[in-house]
Amino acid sequence: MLDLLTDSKRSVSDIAAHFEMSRPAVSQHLRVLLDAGLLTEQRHGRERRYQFVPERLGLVRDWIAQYERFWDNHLQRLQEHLSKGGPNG
Amino acid sequence: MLDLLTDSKRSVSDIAAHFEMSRPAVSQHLRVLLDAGLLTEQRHGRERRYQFVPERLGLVRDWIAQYERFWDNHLQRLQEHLSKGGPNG
DNA sequence: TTGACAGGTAAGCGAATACTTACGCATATT
DNA sequence: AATATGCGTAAGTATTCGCTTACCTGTCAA
Repeated sequence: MLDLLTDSKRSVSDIAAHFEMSRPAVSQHLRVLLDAGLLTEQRHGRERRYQFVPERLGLVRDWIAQYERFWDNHLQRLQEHLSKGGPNG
Repeated sequence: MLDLLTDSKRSVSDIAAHFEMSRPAVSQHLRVLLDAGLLTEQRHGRERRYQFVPERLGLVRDWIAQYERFWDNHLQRLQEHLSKGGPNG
């Protein structure tokens, strides 16, 4: 579902058409994702268009980053260092 | 629980003491984490000491990385490139 | 203004989950 | 040998999850 919402805004019915579950079920999923801050909602007339906003995944990434000594300690530090002056402030 | 197991090996009873749930419940959690490859188990006599091994979190990180255009696209690519010749093969 | 369409919400239900207690086995202590 | 300790597992249960159907509101078209 997030994949579906990565590149495009989509209406609920549109999303539901890609899955086997009912539209209300999709609505409930969207609600959870919206509450989690992973989606934005835009109202256009009677439609609501949702889009994935991955910023919040940064929290998960940060949590994981605590344990990244294993993967590449040095690169990790470089990343942290650069990101302070990077595109995200 | 993972936080608890990050810097130190711990016995089951030790871990259980930090939570309100029963020791068997903790045991079941540890089993899941062990099966997921997130923990190592070492037997010392009748004790079993568990420790967090974050390598597997790389899978989650990779999934997140798909959406990382927001954070730092270029550094991301560098990281992927380097990790192919990095400490993890 | 009436009917069709988009979508959120409530109620209910089966399945999965997360726990509990009870128990058995291995190791340590006396 | 007898007892205590550490732990895993089995069985049972309350709770949570994920869905469905039914229904309601708000918007668009005729």
